[in-house]
Amino acid sequence: MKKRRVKLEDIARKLNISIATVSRALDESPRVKPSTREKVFRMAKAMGYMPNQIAKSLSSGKTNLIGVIIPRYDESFFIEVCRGIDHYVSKHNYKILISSSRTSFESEQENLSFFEKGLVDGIILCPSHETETFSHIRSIINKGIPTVLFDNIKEEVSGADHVLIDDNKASFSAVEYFIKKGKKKIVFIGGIKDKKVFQDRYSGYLEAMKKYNIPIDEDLILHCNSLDREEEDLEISKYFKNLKKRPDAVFTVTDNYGMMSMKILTKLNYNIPKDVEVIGFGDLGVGKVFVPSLTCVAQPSFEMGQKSAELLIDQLKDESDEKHKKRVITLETKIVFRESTGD
Amino acid sequence: MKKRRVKLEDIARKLNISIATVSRALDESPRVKPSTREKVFRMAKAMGYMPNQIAKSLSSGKTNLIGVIIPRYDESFFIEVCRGIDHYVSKHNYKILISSSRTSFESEQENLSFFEKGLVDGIILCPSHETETFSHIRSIINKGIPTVLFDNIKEEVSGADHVLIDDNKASFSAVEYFIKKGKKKIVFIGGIKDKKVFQDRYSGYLEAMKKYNIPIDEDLILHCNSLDREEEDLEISKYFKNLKKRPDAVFTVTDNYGMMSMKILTKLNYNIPKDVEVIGFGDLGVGKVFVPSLTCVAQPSFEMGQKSAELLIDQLKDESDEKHKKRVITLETKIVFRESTGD
DNA sequence: TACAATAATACAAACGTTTGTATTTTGTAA
DNA sequence: TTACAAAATACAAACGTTTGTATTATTGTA
Repeated sequence: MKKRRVKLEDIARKLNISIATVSRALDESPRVKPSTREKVFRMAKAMGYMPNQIAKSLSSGKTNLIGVIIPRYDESFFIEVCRGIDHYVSKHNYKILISSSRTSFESEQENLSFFEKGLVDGIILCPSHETETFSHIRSIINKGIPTVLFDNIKEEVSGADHVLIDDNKASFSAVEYFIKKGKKKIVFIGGIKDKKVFQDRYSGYLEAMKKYNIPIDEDLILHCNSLDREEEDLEISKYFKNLKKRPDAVFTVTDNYGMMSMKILTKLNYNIPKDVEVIGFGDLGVGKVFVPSLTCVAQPSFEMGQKSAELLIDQLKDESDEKHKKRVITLETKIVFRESTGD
Repeated sequence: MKKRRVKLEDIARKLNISIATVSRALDESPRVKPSTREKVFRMAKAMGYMPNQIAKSLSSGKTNLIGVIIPRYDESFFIEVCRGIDHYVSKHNYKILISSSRTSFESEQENLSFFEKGLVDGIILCPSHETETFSHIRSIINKGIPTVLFDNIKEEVSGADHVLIDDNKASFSAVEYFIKKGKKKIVFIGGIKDKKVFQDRYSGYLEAMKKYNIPIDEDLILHCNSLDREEEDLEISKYFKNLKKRPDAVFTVTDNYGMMSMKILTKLNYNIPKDVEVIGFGDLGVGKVFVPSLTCVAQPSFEMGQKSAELLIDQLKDESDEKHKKRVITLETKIVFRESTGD
């Protein structure tokens, strides 16, 4: 079945004209006269011509592809970011090539090398939490490949744009909300410690407690170490079962932790929100349908993608060589109030 | 900053050898002697050489890219399928290029045309529910581009492999389960009628009812027409509120509908599973954490991706031209029992 | 009717590889 | 040494476009 593709040469031969004229005709260049253009279009259509993108790219040096590297597919946050990116770049005639680093540093490097082979015009990357050194990213940038980083950035990389949210501040405001409502025994459920975003959300908690002079009670703090949902479930469930004190509020660094917590708290005969209020982090659609629905810090994930894309397209357009040094964009979060805080 | 890439020619010149030798050396061809190979490798490394994938593709006629078209990003089913595809093809040195048709026929065509420009070696596609004619897909296949279709296939396309689940049977077995438990008033919550999978799930319901001689009660049937979560929520909620009869079981064609139903039923003072049992369809992780957790027909989404990928890679390897005509693979579903059916 | 000016088209190099064939170099045996 | 096979390397075409420059065809004007 392997049919040979129709190429410019085939059209040219049939019409007894040159390849260049065919190429220009299809491009609607004013250099070919209308009647030939017509002929060419008709013949191209009749023969089922489809331009060869690869040849075009080689010739033009542009692929119109943007490489996106996310730590994992199965986290809606990243999918939303990708949607945001896609939404923006498709308006500029770009497509995205999504790769997952499977939260592994090695795989992140591999993906980057793959992109470096000239397949993409630019790269948008969320560093995996394993990533501690950034020379692989710097190397890409030094080669002149436009790059934007988003989320979980432990270290600023010069030459790349950054898009983040202020996790610390977001977390602070959630805890502050509890405190202002008179809550004292505020549980903090954190995540693995080598993720920058989780560190920041933790420090936000600590700072809020400190500001209002509430002593930190280590018993009320749990850092989940699991990567797997089942394990998380168990870890949180065990924690609450063994907890001697009765908390009056729970702040968790993800929506999932929040829902897990509500689930186990309900089983332990807490009434939500009367006995204990819960705030999660993320807002990716699930917390909304949960019963009770989960109040949470809403991350502007789609917007994050859009903004990253915008910065990248900017770099792409801007042939004028590193005119812009590096931009760091911090997006605003907000709290979405639902039943778990009595709203 | 736009640095010129190092190319084979640069290495060749430095070492005073020919481009061909450099190329073969890097390929570890036995045609170059070890000592030159060494030199080339060292020089390539020193100069920071990265092969140009585009040039390679043009020369070899292979891009090692596989195009995937899904109706939407924000449905975990499709993301899981993509994960499955990625998992399989990455073992064969392929990467995937994911596009969303945004459930629009037109956009599906556009995406297909894009891939047709020679960027991908093969295509895996889930037709949008808007898609009624399949000539665009046939056209692709006629050009000799290996193609696999999965899910929501209204019409068999000759020359393409198909991967499906037996929605009818899956649905039948869920309803049968209710019937065997003595349920009589079984609500069916369906989806938009132009989606093949929803039609099949509906017919499965009808067939089960028929087989056990339970008369169909139109009042117990709702076909959701909404595309948007908020609207669905409203539609289902309104339906149950207005329902005069008290159902003893609810079967829904998606997990979301299942959870919506449980949510509103609980509000209407039904006890789940005592008064009414619920089974959803999908099993994509959310139903598990819901309270009560949702029993559902589990779709083997990851596996579906893997299988589709396997078939495609098969076609890709198989240069021997349409030896295999067309394969239709039907994957098994199973019911995962949880709290909403008292398990 | 011829000549310039301009319109239309053709030619050919370039993009960075791969790969078949030709050529040079090396090693070995007479 | 010389001759010859084998090993190593060089040459050049090909992949399908784009695009600057050269060439040819057409028009208008004197």
